[in-house]
Amino acid sequence: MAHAYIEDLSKHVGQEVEIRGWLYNRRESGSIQFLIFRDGTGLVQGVLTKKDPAFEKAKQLSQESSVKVCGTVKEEKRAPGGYELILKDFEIVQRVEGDYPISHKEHGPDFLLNHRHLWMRTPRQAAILRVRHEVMQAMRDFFDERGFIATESPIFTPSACEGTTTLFEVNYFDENKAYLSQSGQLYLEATAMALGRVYWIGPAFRAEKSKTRKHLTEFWMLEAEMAYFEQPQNIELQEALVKYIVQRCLEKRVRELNDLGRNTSMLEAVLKEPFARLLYNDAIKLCNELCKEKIAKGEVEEIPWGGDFGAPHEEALGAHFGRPVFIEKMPAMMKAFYMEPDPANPDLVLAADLIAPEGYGELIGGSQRISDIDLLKKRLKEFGLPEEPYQWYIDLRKYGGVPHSGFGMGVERTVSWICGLEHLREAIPFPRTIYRLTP
RNA sequence: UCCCCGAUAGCUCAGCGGUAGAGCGGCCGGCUGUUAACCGGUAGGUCGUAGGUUCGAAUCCUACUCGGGGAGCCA
Repeated sequence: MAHAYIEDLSKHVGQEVEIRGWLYNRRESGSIQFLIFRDGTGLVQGVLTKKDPAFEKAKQLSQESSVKVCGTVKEEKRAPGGYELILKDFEIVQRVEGDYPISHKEHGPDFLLNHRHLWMRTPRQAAILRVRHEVMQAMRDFFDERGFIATESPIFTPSACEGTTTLFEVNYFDENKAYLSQSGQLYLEATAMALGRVYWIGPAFRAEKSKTRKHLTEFWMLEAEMAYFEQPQNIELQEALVKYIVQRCLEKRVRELNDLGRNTSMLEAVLKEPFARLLYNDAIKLCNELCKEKIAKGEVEEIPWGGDFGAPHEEALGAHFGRPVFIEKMPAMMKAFYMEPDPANPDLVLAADLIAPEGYGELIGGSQRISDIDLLKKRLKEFGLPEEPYQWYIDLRKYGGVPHSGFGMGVERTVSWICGLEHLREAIPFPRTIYRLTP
């Protein structure tokens, strides 16, 4: 008998197939039973009536028992998904004894996170992880189609990339300390000088005691770095990338997005017109104007020049534009040491953040990097950073330095935004937050 | 690190000073098209921990622990 995956059942109408999976739910009504199976690709309803030989045996099937089932695929409007299996026989691979922790009723976040290894089996969580796969795959395809080289940067690093945020420290033999990378950017700059245009998707670690729905201590980041790219090209590439990812998810994961209850018109709107662009100076004015009433009530803080955007400001910007917004040319002192100053105003840097609509926060942070060796050394000094550990990074400007640009994009934030999630912790298989290291 | 909220059955919660409750899940039984099916029965609890107030505390007070939401920082 031919094995089939549930997502392909529409191609097997009238045929007898084998499904290998788990029992999601069972309902019984005297002389008819409905068994819902899942196999990782979707859900399908199986039907058994009293006259079927397997009818009695099916009563042993408990939630999440693993089974191989045989049946004929039938188009059926009354069945969820539109197809059902007229069951012939099944083999119990392993029967679940007693109760299964995750019921079909509501659960609290703590309970669900403690059972993340089982929670992922629920249709909603599985759908999110399928969208995550699509987002990652779209990222790779986007760069591969454009001739970028996929590369890697190290996880163990000798010190901070940017020197500001908190790092996780680990023992590295004998007396040495190593730190988990919070960004691969500096290494990607070196790689870009070897390979031209490079990207990687890897983990990043931040030991910040952030306690919000927009933060994880371990998250995945897409980073790209391009030799001979100046900031306008950099931004153009970012916009094309975001549109590519959204387009792909709309094409290939509509079923998942619908199951998640995502309003896809919000995503379709993203594709229609160019992203909004604002200079930092204008952006703070606009934010303060948009949040005027709340600032007056003391609910939201006014952004001073040189201040960063808070969550309420980002939300207000998203609501105002209804599509992603680039905020360009921030004051140099609020950004990292390696950013290229704006030739028109050296107090500003050629950087841009991409703010997602619907309050999902900063999706991308990018900039043109300093290519002049003397300026880089000067900046290190201004930021109070020692030259010695950055010697190899300075070398990139000594041996054939060129203008170059790049950016970093948060994978979980992107997945969260596309899926319309409440919390980042649903966008990664095993979330790590300040108070959670298990399972 | 700061502010707010919570902890009662396996799960979600009600009870808020006087004998510990419901729904779901488990188990047993009933029901021919169910959609988190439904109906009946049944088992299941040191009321987060420690102290205090009181004749009496799940309930009021204090501390601690754990968790949730938000701020800051950032992706």
